[in-house]
Amino acid sequence: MDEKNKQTTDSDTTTELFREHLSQHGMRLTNQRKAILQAVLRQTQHFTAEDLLAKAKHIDVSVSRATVYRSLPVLMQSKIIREVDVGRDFKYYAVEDKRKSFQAQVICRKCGKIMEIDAPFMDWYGKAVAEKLGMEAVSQRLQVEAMCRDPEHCVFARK
Amino acid sequence: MDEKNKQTTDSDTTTELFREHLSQHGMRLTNQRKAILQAVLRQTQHFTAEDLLAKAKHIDVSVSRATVYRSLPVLMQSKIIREVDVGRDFKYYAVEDKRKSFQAQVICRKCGKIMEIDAPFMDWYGKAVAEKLGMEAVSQRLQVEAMCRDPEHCVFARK
DNA sequence: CTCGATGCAAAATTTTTGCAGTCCC
DNA sequence: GGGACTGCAAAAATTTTGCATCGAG
Repeated sequence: MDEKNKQTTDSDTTTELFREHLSQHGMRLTNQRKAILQAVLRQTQHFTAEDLLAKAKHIDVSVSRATVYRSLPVLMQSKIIREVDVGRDFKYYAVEDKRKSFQAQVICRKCGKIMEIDAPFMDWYGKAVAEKLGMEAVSQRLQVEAMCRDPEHCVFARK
Repeated sequence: MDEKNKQTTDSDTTTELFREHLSQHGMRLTNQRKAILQAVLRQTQHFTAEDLLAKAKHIDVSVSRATVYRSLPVLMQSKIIREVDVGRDFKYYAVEDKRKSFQAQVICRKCGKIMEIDAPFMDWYGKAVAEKLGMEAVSQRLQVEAMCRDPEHCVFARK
């Protein structure tokens, strides 16, 4: 099986996941939702609602901003995307990847690029911190704001 | 020295810090800024811009929303407050406490209360994570969303 | 006096919502 | 065909900004 077919298979699995979630909740697979899902699957990195709107409109012009905003929670409930809070004024989203464990977010202060890196230890640590307060951890995130050592030669594309 | 006098001293130190920062940057210590600083010093827990506006207006009615918003960055630059991002739609702020090291934030999902707890280990860990990407950590935060074990008896006041 | 600071209200930004019409199952 | 879904535009919610005026140093 070559790369291309493997991609297609992953994509199909996600589509099935979405279809499943929708029907199990009495929701319908509309053309707009199809377009939005396709747009999500084409994302290679973090994206905003506005990014998604642009890509989805490219697939189906009839997709509106309101529908994108109404679809984001559905996509999250379907475990297809997750919200990534990076402390800015708007929200970022990322495609879920079940192969990965806890992800720490590193944000380059210069170019704004968001990177995620495995930090499996954090999963335990966050739980322990909550425990100390007699609470049960639900979710946790580690955000690191950082700079390339030599800002003049920041390797990441400017946002 | 009793508690009351100690408080006064802390407060004076902060006021001096603010005065210093202002004059060093050609900024003026206006009545509005005085009121806002006093309001900040009376905060016992995390607060929003709107909270601060309400408290400051209580001290000096002439304080406007715009001035509060314009003061927040100045207070941060003066290292009197810091921004606490808890993944909501608005920003929280907290009074800086130099005696404390790295603080992890634990947010009760039920009542919305924000707690902070020392997590000195994180300081090192975040730096290591950035290092792994060849970057230099500037700041970092650990956020844990949690729930009281028995949600029916959540001990924290509802927001 | 001078230039930084202020209040006000309008604007900007991101996200949500009411409504009348549309289309999936 | 009925109820879920949609686009649109208006509304919300939070923060920023332009401008005429005020006031600290």
